[in-house]
This record gives sequence, structure tokens and C-alpha cells, in this order.
Amino acid sequence: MQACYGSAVKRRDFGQYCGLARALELVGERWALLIVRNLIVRPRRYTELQTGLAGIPTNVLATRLKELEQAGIVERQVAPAPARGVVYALTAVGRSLEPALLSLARWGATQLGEPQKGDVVTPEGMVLNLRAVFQSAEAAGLTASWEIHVRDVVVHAVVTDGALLTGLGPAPVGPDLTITVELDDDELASYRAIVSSMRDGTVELAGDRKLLGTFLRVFTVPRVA
DNA sequence: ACAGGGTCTGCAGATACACA
DNA sequence: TGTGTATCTGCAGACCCTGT
Repeated sequence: MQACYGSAVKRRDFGQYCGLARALELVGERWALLIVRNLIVRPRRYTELQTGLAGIPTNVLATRLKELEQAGIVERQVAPAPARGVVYALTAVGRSLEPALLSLARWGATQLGEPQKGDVVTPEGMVLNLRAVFQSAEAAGLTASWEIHVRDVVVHAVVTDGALLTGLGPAPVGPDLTITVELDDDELASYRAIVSSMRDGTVELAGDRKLLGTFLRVFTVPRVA
């Protein structure tokens, strides 16, 4: 039982007229959603995706990109000058996946448990996690910005009148609070470890220190009964 | 109805190589 | 150099058959 997407790539389908089954056919393959996750943050070159998705075999990445492209989720774009080559970016259809991806990440965050040996935390994962655990009700009417430094990774979160903007690198405008998290060499830079350091007060703060508590309130992993 | 075993198929991963 | 493609191996899971 197979279905064709486009002209070349054949893959399994579930043979069910169901939105969830269709979603799984399109983005349920191994690595597919992680590729989408990284492209939500910004368009990427092939090699950036390969580096950012530590462990993905190059042929699997090529296959997934082709499948996602044929499904209309990803598109190839000419890299902006002075760069050469192509970059991969999400289409409008791909970007419309973000709420579903964040819901899934939010649920997954409640199921993480303790990090296992060999686990890694990617910068893109940190950005997605910030978006996933953002509590819009807590942020209603709030305007504040944070910059978080963990080892060599910098991410920012800017809340403007309750609306969130996050991304890699420094905040677009000077942050209200810069949080530098010091972790042991062997400690995984997980969101849990970062929040734990913030709660313990073992972080370096620069700016409006009151906003640390605000951050912890606004970016909270929900509990599951 | 269920369990166990054998076979087949598709996928992941590693590696080498091609091509613009 | 960047972006793939080709090929091979090993493995997991789906499927089928048979016995209880």
C-alpha cells in the first residue's frame, strides 16, 4: 500500500481519510519534524541542517528535504548574496505547522524525564522550547526582553504587549535582562537545567533583576496531571 | 484465539563518489 | 566547497503460516 507524492518519492500511507494520518504521512517520518523545527527558526543551508541535526545521515537529510519539498512544506531558495548555493526555507504551509509543533513540544516537555548520556540540546531546540513553554496568559500586557547565554549559545526572548518573539543570537534591541547560565562541563544545557539554575539563583544577571521572576513565570513547562 | 517462527520488505546508517 | 547520489549492510517490523 503506497502513495505517490510528486513524481519520484514513494512512501507509505495509512489509507485513512483522517487529518492526523495525513499529517503523519507528510511529517511523521524520522527526522522530518526536527528539520521543520530548525527551519522555523530561520532558513538553513544543507550543511547547516546537517550540523544542527547531529546524527542525521546525509542521505536521510536529502531524502527528507525532497519529501518535504514535494509536500509543499519546504522550498529551495537562492541564497542571498554574497553567499552562493541554495538555502531551504519553510513555505507558508510549513510555517502553519508551528502551532502544532509547539503543542507537541509542550506535551513532550512534560515527558522528558532526566537527560540521558549522549543527549544534546541544540540552539534551535532551545528557541522552540521557549516558544512552547510561553504562557501567553501570564504575559498579557507585558513588555520585556531577555537575552540568555548558555556556554557559546545566545538566544533571546522579546515580549511586546504580550506577544512573543524569540530567536538565536542577541536581542534585536538591548535586552532588559541578560541571564548568563553557568553549567558544569558535563551538565547538559537542557531547559530544565537552565531553569533550575535560575531558580537556585546561580546565574549571572545584568539589567532589571526583577525580570528573572517574570521570566520564570512566563516561561513555564506545564504540569500534566 | 493466540503464540511462535520464518520470510520479506523497507528504512537507517555508513561510506564513497559525482557534479556544478 | 556545497549539495547531493549510489550502494551496501544490518536491523526492525509487517506479514504469513502453522501448531496448540
